[in-house]
Order: sequence, then structure tokens, then C-alpha cells
Amino acid sequence: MTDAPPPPLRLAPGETRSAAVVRVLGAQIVSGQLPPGRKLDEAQIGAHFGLSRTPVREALRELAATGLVEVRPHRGAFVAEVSTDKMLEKFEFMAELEGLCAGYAARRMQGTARDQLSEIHEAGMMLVERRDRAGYRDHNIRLHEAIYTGAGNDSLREATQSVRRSVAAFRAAQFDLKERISNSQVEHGLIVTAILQGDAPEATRLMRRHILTVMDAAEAYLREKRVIPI
Amino acid sequence: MTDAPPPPLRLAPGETRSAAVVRVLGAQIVSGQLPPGRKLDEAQIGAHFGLSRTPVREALRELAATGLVEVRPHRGAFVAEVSTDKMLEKFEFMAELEGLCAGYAARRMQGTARDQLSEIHEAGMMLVERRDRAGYRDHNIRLHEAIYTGAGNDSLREATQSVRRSVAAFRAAQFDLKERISNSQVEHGLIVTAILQGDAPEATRLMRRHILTVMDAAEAYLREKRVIPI
DNA sequence: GATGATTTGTACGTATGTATA
DNA sequence: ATATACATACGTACAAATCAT
Repeated sequence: MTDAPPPPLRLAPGETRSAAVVRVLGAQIVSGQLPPGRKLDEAQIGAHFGLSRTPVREALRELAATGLVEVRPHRGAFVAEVSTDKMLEKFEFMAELEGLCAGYAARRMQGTARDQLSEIHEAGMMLVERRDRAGYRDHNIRLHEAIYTGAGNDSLREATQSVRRSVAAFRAAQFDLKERISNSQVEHGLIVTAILQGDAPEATRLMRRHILTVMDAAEAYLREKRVIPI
Repeated sequence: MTDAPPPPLRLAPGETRSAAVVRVLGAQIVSGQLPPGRKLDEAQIGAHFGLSRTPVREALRELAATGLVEVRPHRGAFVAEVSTDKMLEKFEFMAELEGLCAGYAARRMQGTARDQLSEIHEAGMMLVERRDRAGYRDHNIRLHEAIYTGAGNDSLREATQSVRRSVAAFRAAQFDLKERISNSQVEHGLIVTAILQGDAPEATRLMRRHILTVMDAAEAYLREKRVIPI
């Protein structure tokens, strides 16, 4: 329990301490290092980072706004604990949002952005062949983010990113079953083709199904385990 | 400039001071009392409410998370100033979200909730006849909220409410042109009918068009005035 | 149920960074 | 460009509420 000899908090240039805490704690929650339900003690976290409670408090409030943390008045902050039902609702919502992104992207993406989307997608092939699951996870995020951006609506993009993050916090690597990777690449191919052809309804439909497929895997996992994964 | 003789902040039971500040400032921003771009000085606001800067700070951060306030590091907090383009993006996004709500509501609303929706809608008739614009504004919110809830997905509901609030902050009463009220009631009628008949695609389409109609009025207004309204 | 310990909520002072002269 | 003024960012102390005993 005698951890953190030096203050392990590197500040990006121009970054405030509270922003850095948001960054670090958020990553730890999304990655599962801080499991749902874990108490987030202000003083303890502050000591860990070599900070006072003030910037930690602000960071916890900000994380609460994104849904990664739950703060109960006079009771403290906890890594958000999401019931299976709520999590399935989030997936359902995310499927709609991603579907919207794909549809708008099909209508709005132009020259350069379209080429980049193709390049990103094709880069995934190699990762599938290599069975590089970590690499594919990053690739997957890149592809989806390219589509969010291609939708040409910042409000939509931000909302989709936010929901994706809050969902990511509650599905561990377990979800990324081996078979899913090659299936995912195939589904991506269909979606990218629809976008490049400007077929918005098809892009929306395929993307929604793509996300709901992940949800089905998640649901099966959740029902079996009866607990929220790390 | 010698305002606020008594501390004008009433705390709801169990409410923290910072939560109360969020409530009051948020209402003032949405209602237009605090116009976009207005500087929100921590010390000044704290003095106004008879509080120290700490709860005010936390309130400003929370409002920033909802998009009503913009905080720039070391520079302070301001009522969010949204460009015309960004505002139109928000409207576009809101139209999609409300459309989703209507579609899900058509699939999921059951007995009691359906009856309540009908009742709410019919209550609007009287307000239109009376040309009660303030009353209709409240009624309009009630109807839309009933549909959000009827969608049966909390994530979707919260996101829709959030976008609606942030849009509301930038359209003043001017938008609610006299003719719009009766038109709105007619459009509501079509939407409610589609929901009660369980026709999800039609409910989605009608609701999206309903919101985009408001957007067109807003756009015309914005283009004319060349400024963000109060 | 009462009391003490612990943690959060708030107040206030200092340091740091930004903007202006 | 340097200095000055000012608001925020952070630290510290105290009050209030919750939890444990």
C-alpha cells in the first residue's frame, strides 16, 4: 500500500492539473484498471498524484459529467456502475448514433476524406491476418472516428464519442472474441463501400447492425457472467 | 450596481450550494437572462449568491459539461457563444434524436403512457385557442418530454434533453412566432397519432420534420439578424 | 440510538498564468 | 519587451454530513 514514490503526473503543455487527472483517471476507467463501483477517494487520489483535493474534485465532477463516474452528495465519487439493462440501452443508443454518423458520412464525405477512409479500412486487413488484436482495437477506433468526423456534425460526433467511451468502460478485452475480428473487418468493408457509394440508408442500416452485433455478444457475455465485467 | 441585499439562494432539501448555483444559473442562461458571451466572474457570482468562489467554480464546470458555459483555462468562464453553423448542427442533431425518440415511443409506449400522451396533446388545443404563448411553451416541453420518456431508453432521453436545453439557450422567445403555435399543434397531432398507431417510421419522419421546421425558422432569423439572439 | 471517526462541502489565502499598458 | 494588474488554479483550514462503532 506504500505506492507512488514520485508524483506520477506529467502535465501536457498548457494543461491544468485537474485536466491531467481527468485524462489519467478517464483512461484508467475506460481500460478497466479502475473497476465499476470502486470508490474514488479524493484525498487518496490527491496523495497518489501529489496534489491537493481541489483539482481532484474538479476532475471527478468532470468525469461524472461524461458518465464515467457517479458522484453522490456527501457520499463521494465512484466509478460508474451500470446495470446490464442500462448498458444494453447504451448500446442501443450507440447503434443509432453510429448509424446516423454513417448515413451522414455517406452523404457528406468528399475526396480526401473518402480516400483516407479507404486507406484506414484497408490497413485493417493486415492486422486481421496477423491476428493482432491490440492493433485491431486501435484500428477499429480509428475507422469509427473517421466516420464520426465524416458525418460533418460536431454535436453528433461528440455525443457518439461520449457514448462509445462510456460503453468501453464496461466491456473488457473479453468481448473482442477472436472470431469477431475477422467478422468485424468484413462488416467494416460493407459499411465503407456503402459510404463511398453515397448510399446513406444502407450505410446507416449496416452500421447499426454492426454495433448491435457487438451488443449481442456483450449481452450473451453479461447474461452468462451475471456481473459487469471489469 | 449595489444589488442583492439578501442572499437570494434557496436550497432545496439535501441540495448542495453548488447544485443550487447550477440550477439557478442554468435557468438564467436557458431563459436568456444571461446572454451568450457574458463573462461569468466567480467572485462576482459568489458575492451575488452570498457564497464563496468554490461552489461557484464547481457549478461553472458542471454547466460547461452540458455545453451551456465555456471555460477557458486561466481565462475564465463565459456563457457559451455558439456560431450560427454550430447552432444549425445542433438543430440537425436534435431533429435526429427527437425522431429516434418518436420512433421508439411508437414501438414501446403502452397503455397508461399512451393515454397520458393523448391527454397532454389535447390540453394543447385550449392553449392555442387562448393564444397563450407562455402556456404553450410549457405544454410543448411537456409533450416532447413525454415522448422522450416513452422511448424507453434513458441514454437517448438524457442526450435529447441535453441538446434541447443547449439549443433553448440560444433561441429567445422571438422564435415562437404567432403562426408557429397553431402549426405546431397540428404537427404534434400527426406525431401523436403515428405513435399511438405504432407507426415508428412515420413517427420518426414527422418528428424530424417538426424539428427541422423550427430550425428553418431559426435559420431565417439568424441569417437576418446576423447575431445569436438572446 | 448516540458518539466518534472519516469524508465531503465550503471558505479563504496564495501562487501562477494571462492580458494589457 | 518588461512590468503590472487581474482572474483563475491550487492549497489549506474549517464546517457539515455520513458512516462505523
